[in-house]
Amino acid sequence: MYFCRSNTFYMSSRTKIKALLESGKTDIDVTVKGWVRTFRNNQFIALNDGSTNNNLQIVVDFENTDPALLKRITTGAALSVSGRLVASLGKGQSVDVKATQIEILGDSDPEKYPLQPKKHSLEFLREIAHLRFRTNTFGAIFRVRNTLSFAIHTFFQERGFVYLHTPIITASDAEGAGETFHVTNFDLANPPKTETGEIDFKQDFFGRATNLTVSGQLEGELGAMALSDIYTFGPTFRAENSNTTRHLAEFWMIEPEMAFYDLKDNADLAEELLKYVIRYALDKNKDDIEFLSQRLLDEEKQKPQQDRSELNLLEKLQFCLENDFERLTYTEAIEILKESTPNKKKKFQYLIEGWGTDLQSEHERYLVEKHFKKPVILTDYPKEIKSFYMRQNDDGKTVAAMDILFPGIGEIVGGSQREERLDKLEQRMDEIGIPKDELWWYLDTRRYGGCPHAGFGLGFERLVLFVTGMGNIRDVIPFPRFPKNAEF
RNA sequence: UCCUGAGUAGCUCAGCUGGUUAGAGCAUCUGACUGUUAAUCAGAGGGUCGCUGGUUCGAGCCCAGCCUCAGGAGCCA
Repeated sequence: MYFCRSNTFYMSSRTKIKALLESGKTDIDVTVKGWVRTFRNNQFIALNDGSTNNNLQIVVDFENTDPALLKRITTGAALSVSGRLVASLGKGQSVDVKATQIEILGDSDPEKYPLQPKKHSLEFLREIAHLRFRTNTFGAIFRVRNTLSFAIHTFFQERGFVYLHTPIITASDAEGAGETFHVTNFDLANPPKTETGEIDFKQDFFGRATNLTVSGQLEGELGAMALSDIYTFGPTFRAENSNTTRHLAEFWMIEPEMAFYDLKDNADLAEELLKYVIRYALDKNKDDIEFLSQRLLDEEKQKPQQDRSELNLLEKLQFCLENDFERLTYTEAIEILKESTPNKKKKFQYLIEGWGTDLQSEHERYLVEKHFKKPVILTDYPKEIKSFYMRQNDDGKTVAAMDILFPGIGEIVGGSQREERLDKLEQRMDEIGIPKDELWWYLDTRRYGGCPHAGFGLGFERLVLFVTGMGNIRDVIPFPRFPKNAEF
């Protein structure tokens, strides 16, 4: 029976609100459990159990209910309610539950409970991240995040990719530049020293200095050199003092790595992946995304007309699915930017003067939001501004890199075809000063059966930002880690 | 880390050129009402004005330092 699912054996026939609302049934007896959003008129409980953004209205026969019990039905309290599901007499909902029995599972002191049945600022909710799941907005965000996460696995699994767990603790720093968090079990007040007064990491747990991973890519490549196609999906740590709406100290990243792929195959896969997971979320979480779309519209009503988006969130996601991402090289992008109005009128803070420097946020935003008005895949960057492992092009100046830029977010994907030629790779490492002896295992894959291969990193929270339309990355991860904040 | 702005009741915010007892809406509590939709109506309680120091007869307001937050920049996913 639909309402007595397999969990009946440990949970007395409780029905999730989502299943109940979707069933379309009435005149049946149900038991629901959830948390009170509001209690109106001593009579109407808006109950939410997180299965959907929609509340279930419980109608209380207050004249025949113990006043002491009524007083305990407060915002935030956990309830178990049994009663009859009937067509609603009110306008805001199709069905009500006429309660026959109400049990308070957990009280919530109304004098102290911080959430009120009204709009709260995102800044305030960030300070009570342990309770913000109980709001419509964050309920929707984390259901969408869940769906996107599952969609990523589904996409790769359907294509025969192997989910590879690369280490969280590493001794290498793949990018060479990222600030890392140290991992040690030394007594920090009194670490062992060498004769010359340096900290003696030989005595540390791993017998060497270690840190939290900044990327699983290098290990991912090792897997791809045997399993053909792998992906990682795990947490990543960067100790940079970044205080922005798109950086976290702890974030989740998807890093596929494919043997026998070139740069174009790589870009094709990334575009296909992004469209797949966005479509998946639109399909599975339509209610939540519609809610978030409306939330965004309400927020934008505060703004002047010119600052409002041309498309609402749903239209933006749909647009992204229906159009090919614009592909062009760094060199072509520089030409466009050089001839652009803001550059000629000296509106850019950093004017485009020549070839070779990295693009600034304002330039990326111009290309994506003003010039092309759709996602952009930029390829073939100057080798000087990219990492040592990217494959060198025949022109001697550029590497087979690609960045995917999204409106409002900037770089959502960064990847490349990898340098599989041992001599070229070693030469580049020497030029940049990457220690070859420490990466002997990485270089071994080029010594023994090296082959063309490629991969990329997709910032998971940036993806969630895009799909939910949120503006701050700290609002799309349950418990954000950023400078001066590791509460919860 | 840099630039800009902010920090006043549980929340959102007002507070004039420095001047008596720091205000409003919502929330909470009490009462009324009882098919409500952020219910409504009446009343009540609620403040270390971010912290430390300074200027002044007098500081929420001026000055200095610090802390935190937001937006932008850099680093990048």
